[in-house]
Amino acid sequence: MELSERKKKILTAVVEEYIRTAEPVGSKTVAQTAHLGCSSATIRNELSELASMGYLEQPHTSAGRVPTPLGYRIYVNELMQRQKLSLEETEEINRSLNEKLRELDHLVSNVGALASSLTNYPAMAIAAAPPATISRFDLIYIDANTFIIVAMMSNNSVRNKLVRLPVSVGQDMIQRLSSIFNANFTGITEDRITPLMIRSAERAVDDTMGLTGVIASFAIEILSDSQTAEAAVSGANRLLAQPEYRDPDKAHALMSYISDADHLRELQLTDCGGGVKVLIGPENVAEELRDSSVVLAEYDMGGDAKGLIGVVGPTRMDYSSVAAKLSMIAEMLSRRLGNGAAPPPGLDNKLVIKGDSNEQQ
Amino acid sequence: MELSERKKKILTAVVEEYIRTAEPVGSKTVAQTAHLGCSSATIRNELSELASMGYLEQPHTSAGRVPTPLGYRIYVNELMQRQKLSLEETEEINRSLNEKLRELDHLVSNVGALASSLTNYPAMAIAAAPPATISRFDLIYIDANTFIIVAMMSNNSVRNKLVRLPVSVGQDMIQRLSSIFNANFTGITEDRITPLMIRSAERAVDDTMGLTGVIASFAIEILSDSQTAEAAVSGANRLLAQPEYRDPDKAHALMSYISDADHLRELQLTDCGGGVKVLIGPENVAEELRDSSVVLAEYDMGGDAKGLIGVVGPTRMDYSSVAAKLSMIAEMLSRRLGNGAAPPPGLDNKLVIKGDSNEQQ
DNA sequence: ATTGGCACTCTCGAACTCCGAGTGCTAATA
DNA sequence: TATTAGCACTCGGAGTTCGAGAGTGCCAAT
Repeated sequence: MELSERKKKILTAVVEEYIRTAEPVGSKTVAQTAHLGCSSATIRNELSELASMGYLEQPHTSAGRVPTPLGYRIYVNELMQRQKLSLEETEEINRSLNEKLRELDHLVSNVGALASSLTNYPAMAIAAAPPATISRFDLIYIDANTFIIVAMMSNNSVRNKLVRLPVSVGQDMIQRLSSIFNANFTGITEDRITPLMIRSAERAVDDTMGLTGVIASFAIEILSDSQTAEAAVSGANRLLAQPEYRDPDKAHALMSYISDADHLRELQLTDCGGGVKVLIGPENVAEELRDSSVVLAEYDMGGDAKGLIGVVGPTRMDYSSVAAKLSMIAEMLSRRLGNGAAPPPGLDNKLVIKGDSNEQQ
Repeated sequence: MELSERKKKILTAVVEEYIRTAEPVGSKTVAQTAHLGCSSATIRNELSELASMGYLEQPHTSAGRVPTPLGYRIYVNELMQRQKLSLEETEEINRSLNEKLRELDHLVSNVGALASSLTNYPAMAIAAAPPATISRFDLIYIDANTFIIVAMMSNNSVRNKLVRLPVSVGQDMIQRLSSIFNANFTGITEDRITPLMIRSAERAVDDTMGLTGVIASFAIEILSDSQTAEAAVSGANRLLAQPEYRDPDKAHALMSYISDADHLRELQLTDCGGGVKVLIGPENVAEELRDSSVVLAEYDMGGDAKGLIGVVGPTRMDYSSVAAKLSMIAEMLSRRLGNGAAPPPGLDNKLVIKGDSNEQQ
């Protein structure tokens, strides 16, 4: 059923006023804010109809109206205007991302922090890469007791490990280890590395010191690491600024839920179809999110890797602004990280740099 | 002034009962729990004296007594017995650390998460290393358009970066770059790398493509990274489980404060003298912590690097148990990471492994 | 020095009242 | 037929009162 033009305006006014004030909206207020040439009595009739259609409800008989999840849904789908960010906001996102992108190992939490500070809601960020394999091993000989393993992965990440030995090892052994690993352990997934395989590699290089085992366990470690998606929450404290979470128990429940990385990973299953996805209240599958809303945006991390940023808040969320901001972040990130993209603007040298460093001890 | 034996017992009983229940403790309760052979009237007299000495106070005239910060201080310094962890708890810490230590790049947040889940309070972890220098560069030639920079640092961490070029570069150039960086950029701090220096290196290797700049900026990046201490909070949500933070404003204020990494770094200035430090209420310098308590423990990360784990909670904190747990975590961590320590027990191969891997893209 | 007894104080929750915002309905109006 | 003014009605929230209960402080007795 289609809503009359006036009903649309009234619904929009109610939703936006409620988002702004968190107070039930009365007919009088609507008559004033939405400038329709009619009195509050007329508005009352319309409100009452909108309520019986299921878009609005009353907390109690003599209070103003509050949007239902369905009401928000209509608002998000049809009524709200796609907000355009101001030039300053765009600039700020741009600038932040330029900074954050320097340290790609903390990308996930940094992007989350950005989204959170921009929207003033708790934000989560998830980065999931398809299972990668090791495409190349290099062993760097440091001295008789030390070498570094450097593994390049199929997704162009590089990982390393410093190995210190209680026994001496020759450069030739390092050489041999390097070639046997490159020959046998590249291009395979974790479950294909068997003890048997390690044994035979050990024999092949005549390794009596367990070096093969060390390198193999490093390989297993990074392969299994690459499978678990990184997930982080930022700005959980901002939840407490929202009046709907003044009840500590509610706040606690939601916070605990989103603080668990496993729960965040479940959100990954959500398909955003490239754009921004809004999940309102009961539309969420997770019980704990049932009276909150989630806005998600997907970004392209290059390769087949996808990242997800999202924001949680009360159903009375500023969908328009949040969606605009998340979508902008996602878009800019995709442009910088994505496949065959133009080189990120603002980098001050002529080289396209993919990849970043990271630390270990 | 010295407290009588009986006063000590009474104070202990009040503190412990209050920690347990979060309710003001009355004379009758004390008479029952602390088994001194005397009546509640006697206890009342003693309580009243303890109050006038400043160790206890009454929320209002006809309520039980609550410890003052001073009261907690006496308790922590003199009265509480150093709690010994059960075998299970020790085992659990041991096991967790063994797991977490695999991925040293997330060490900080992992240790924090462990401390938080063990104590049920929000925990923070900070790792500060003294400024490190790069002790060695290796450039791994992948193909004409790609190479990897591997930098080994003076603190035995290793960092890497994949560089992808729009132009071709020869293996000989990589070779030359490698030696000039090893010759000129090792053993120095960030501020010693000047544009001039980069220029002259550039000329020396006849680099027209800006490769020198790329490597130099990588060097600058990791050097400056090594200076900023990593800091993270875990389990902030647990704060909401404490009755003293049922007021959302209080909870919000404290959470926001501890969520800011800069604030955490200030805590680093605290000297723990190797042991566990307890800061009770107003003993905290930061305004925001003035009615909360902080327990800190320092651990040795090898080299001159120090780490700090801490826990925040109400002044009514279970100091005894928290201190025991933190101290155990710190001790175990030091043993594993610290200088000249025995090899970590429980690692199932014969090699001492220092260092770990990490990822980058 | 310790104790039982007792009057006193103060908080907390329940019950009650009142006020005002906002509704729904009806009758009048364009 | 759609809109409007008017009005009675409803209900939640703030403020108030009140009693119960916990705990104290003090005193007189031991």
